[in-house]
Amino acid sequence: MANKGKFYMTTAIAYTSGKPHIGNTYEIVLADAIARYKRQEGYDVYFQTGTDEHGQKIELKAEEKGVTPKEYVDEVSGEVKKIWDLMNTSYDNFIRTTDEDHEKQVQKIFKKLYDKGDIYKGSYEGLYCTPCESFWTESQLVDGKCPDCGREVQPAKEEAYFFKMSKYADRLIEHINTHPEFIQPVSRKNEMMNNFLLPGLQDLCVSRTSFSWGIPVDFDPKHVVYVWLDALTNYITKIGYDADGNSSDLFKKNWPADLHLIGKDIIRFHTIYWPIFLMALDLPLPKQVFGHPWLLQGDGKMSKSKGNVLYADELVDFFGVDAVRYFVLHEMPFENDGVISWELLVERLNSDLANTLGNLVNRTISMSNKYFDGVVEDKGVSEDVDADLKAVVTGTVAKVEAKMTDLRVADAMTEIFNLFKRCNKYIDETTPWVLAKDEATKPRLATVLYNLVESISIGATLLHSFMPETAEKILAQLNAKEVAYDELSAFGHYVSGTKVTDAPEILFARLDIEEVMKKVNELHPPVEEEAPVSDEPVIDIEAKPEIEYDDFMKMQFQVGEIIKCEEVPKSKKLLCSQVKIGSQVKQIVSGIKKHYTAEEMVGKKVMVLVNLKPAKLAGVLSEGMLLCAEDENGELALMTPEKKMPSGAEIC
RNA sequence: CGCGGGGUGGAGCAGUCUGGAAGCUCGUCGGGCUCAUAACCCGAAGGUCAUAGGUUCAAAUCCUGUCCCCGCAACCA
Repeated sequence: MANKGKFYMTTAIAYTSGKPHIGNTYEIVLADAIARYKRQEGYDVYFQTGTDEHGQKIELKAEEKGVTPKEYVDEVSGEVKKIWDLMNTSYDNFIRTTDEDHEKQVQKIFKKLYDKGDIYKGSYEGLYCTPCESFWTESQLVDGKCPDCGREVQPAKEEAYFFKMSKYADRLIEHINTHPEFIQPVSRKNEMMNNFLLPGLQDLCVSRTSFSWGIPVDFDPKHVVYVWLDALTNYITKIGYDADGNSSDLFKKNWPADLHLIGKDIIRFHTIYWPIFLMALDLPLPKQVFGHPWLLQGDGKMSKSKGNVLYADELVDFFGVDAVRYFVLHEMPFENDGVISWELLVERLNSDLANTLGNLVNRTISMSNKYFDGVVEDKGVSEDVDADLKAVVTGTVAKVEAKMTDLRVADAMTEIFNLFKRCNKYIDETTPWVLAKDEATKPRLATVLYNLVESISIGATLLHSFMPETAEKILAQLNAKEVAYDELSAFGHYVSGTKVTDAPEILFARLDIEEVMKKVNELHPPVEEEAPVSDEPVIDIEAKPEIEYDDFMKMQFQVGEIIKCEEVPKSKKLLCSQVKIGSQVKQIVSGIKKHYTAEEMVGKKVMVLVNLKPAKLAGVLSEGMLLCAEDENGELALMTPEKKMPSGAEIC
């Protein structure tokens, strides 16, 4: 097979803030399908993925769990890798941004850009809350105070390093305009141009001092490198880029990348900041950045209580690796977000995998065994109907290739399944069971079965990139060899006289949706049920520091009666209530519109924190706070007295 | 008027850039077949392409207004 040259592709590295769900897993599977296909086509593919492990969010998560950040990311990164492996993905390199060589290069890169003058030391000005160690802008303040703790803030300056984005903006605009394939799908290109590039790029703050879980700037260690500068550079550091000029052969061979596959949410970082960093390093830009859409959970909101948060490992338990691969690859639209649910998965598995494909393989092998003891032989007795079958089968590779060139993976798979559907039709057209009844038509029957086996072999070969295990199983059952890619447009590779297996294995068993849902409900019992108290799920929240009795006594809680309530205009979450507390009426704004309508609020007796300093919310004055209980899904319930109590009664 | 994405037969989607007979898969109904995993094949029903206007010989597609849905952002006192 002709070597078509190198192909370096990457996924975004997964942020290690938690276990990846099926939506995150989709990206690696998509990348894997592309990587395998490119290899099959004859490219020398290098496929890199990994985990992004620095940043404040991770520092906080680790603290919550009571472990060090490193311990935390070790665990999550391991989980990510486990799922990637479970999905049978063929990456060549799994990188972690906590790898020592990466960290060292990031420091060198930072220094290099600093020496060059592209990174300069400046200061970040804002209002600082010392206890919270946070900067706030004027607009973030609540009533002139820290939105987190409510304490006074002071104007302060913090030194920080900045990157001169504007210096390279014109070059980038030029590049994007002269390389229409750079940002895919194209619709995203305009978004980037109009929103960020054309209005003018701000210099980017590329260091932080507010937390420490990051790569320290080696010549100024109280700063850590901004996570994106850290994360993006993985694409070069882990293939051996060296800022001092001693880059590895692997790097020299593979850079620039041919494809960065990323989610649509991080296109900005990959099509603006990343190219500019590369320009500053005098490196060529990646050839293409593809921002894929998202896979969303079915029935609207995902909710743990409904049991519809989907994780790859659980889906694999139910359906098997290739069925899950098939689903995420096939159901994913090119530009719009896709939907996944248990019901849709079962539907696809049954109709496409069990009925169309599995049953085709099964019936073909059964007939070969029944009529010819498994020996598949081309007796050369062809008829007119064969021509169309062969045309469809041998034409499929070109169609698949065209779709794959555009990264339309779902459409490529549809083409392959059209091949299998054509085979099923061919069986009806030729009615082998009729041919079997007469000795005189046996040679024709043999040819029909040969044509089927050959067609399925070609189909299975094409399927290999998308569903590797299934393709191998089919070929094994047929006792066929994978067809060389360049030969896929020809017919007749299967060695005449070969014997197929005498015990065909069911490739995909049909599943009953009722039974699947029953099992799902057992695994994730819906919590709405009136369960005995002991079985009810509980919630643990982060412990707050102990307070003094005096602290508690500072707060004035009273029973209030809502006498009037209306929606706050232009706000999605807020309701504005007039609450009668004793003889006075206070106006209180609450973010509970999703849970209560204005009408049902009226008349309720609720628990009110009365002496909270008034503040404006969406421009409306709020003079207190209605207290609610909140569950893990953000469901809210107002606190109401369990006996009748007069408005104004103190709660203590 | 915060930013962005979307509304196409019962379900999931394509088609929209570059106007020119409304398409795919699933489901439903009817028929055929029996090699096979109640599978396969054929046929049918089902859509005023969210809505109101406009441009045009011609609009799902271009323009304008309106209504809904989903992310994000802001303010979840």
